[in-house]
Amino acid sequence: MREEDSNWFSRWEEELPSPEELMPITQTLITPDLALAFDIGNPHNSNNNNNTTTNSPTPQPPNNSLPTLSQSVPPPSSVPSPPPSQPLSSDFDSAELGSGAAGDEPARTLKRPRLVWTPQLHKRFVDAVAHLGIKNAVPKTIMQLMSVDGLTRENVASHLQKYRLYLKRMQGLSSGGGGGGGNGGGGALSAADAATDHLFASAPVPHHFLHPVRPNSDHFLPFVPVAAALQHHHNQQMAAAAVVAAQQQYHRQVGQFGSPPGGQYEHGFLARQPQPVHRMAVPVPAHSPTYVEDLDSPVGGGGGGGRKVLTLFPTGDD
DNA sequence: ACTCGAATAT
DNA sequence: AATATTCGAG
Repeated sequence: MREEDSNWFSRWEEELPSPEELMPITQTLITPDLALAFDIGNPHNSNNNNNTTTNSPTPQPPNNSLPTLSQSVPPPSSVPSPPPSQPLSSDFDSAELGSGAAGDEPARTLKRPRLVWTPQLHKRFVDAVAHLGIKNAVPKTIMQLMSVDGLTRENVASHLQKYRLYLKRMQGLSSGGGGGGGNGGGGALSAADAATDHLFASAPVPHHFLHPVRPNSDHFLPFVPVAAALQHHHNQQMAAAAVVAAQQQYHRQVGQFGSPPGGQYEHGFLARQPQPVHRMAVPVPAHSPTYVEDLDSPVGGGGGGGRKVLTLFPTGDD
């Protein structure tokens, strides 16, 4: 099971475009309304920090105009960062933890809230992994390709770990069945999509993930017309600003989205700002063989049982 | 020194 | 259960 078959691509691997050039991943992240519905109004998040290498002073301005990763709402436990600007109505008494520090000044010991992997975010993740290929799909690279502001390598690593387990499990019992992805129809689905993997079920799993793609079969182009993805939208700022404006306009009270009784709420995401990342070419084998763009239908469907699935997210946003 | 990945912790 | 954090290995 060695991968010596990868000499052809190790070649163009170096000619690949830099990360900033590519990012064809079509994903808008969560819809603005949804994001805003949750919270986002909180220009005070201490986000981002994902540049690992000795990257220079990420031109990270004091920034407060971009809702990049809106971490949000203090979970029922702590989070000393009360959105001063927006009471957000829901004023559940934050039981003071007793951690005296919970004052108003976040000080430097701020812990960012747990990342919530929304289906949209996960999709982006899967896309990145798919485009990278399992071999090159390592946290750092995935993170870069995802271009999600505020996402850290650890975030991705953690998710990746779990994702791999999921794939493994699927391989185990998939034998023919839907193989993944979607379970679409097969009905063979069973415990596999138990509540445990609901997240994963929401995104298509590229075929080659499940079964080792044979290099000698078929034909795929060694070279990739990747050049297609060269767009520079410097207007993103304005876009972001627009979102902010929208936020101010809309004050939607959140009241029904899947916020698990357990605790945390979700943060909003936006495409990362002008990426300061100029370095390291991220090897991005264009998508290999067939790769379904996915049909995101609510999981479920399932087999006759009648497993009804509440779509807790806008099904047609993507 | 850095990143990955499994194990472990919350 | 879902994420985070720790820790050993390349």
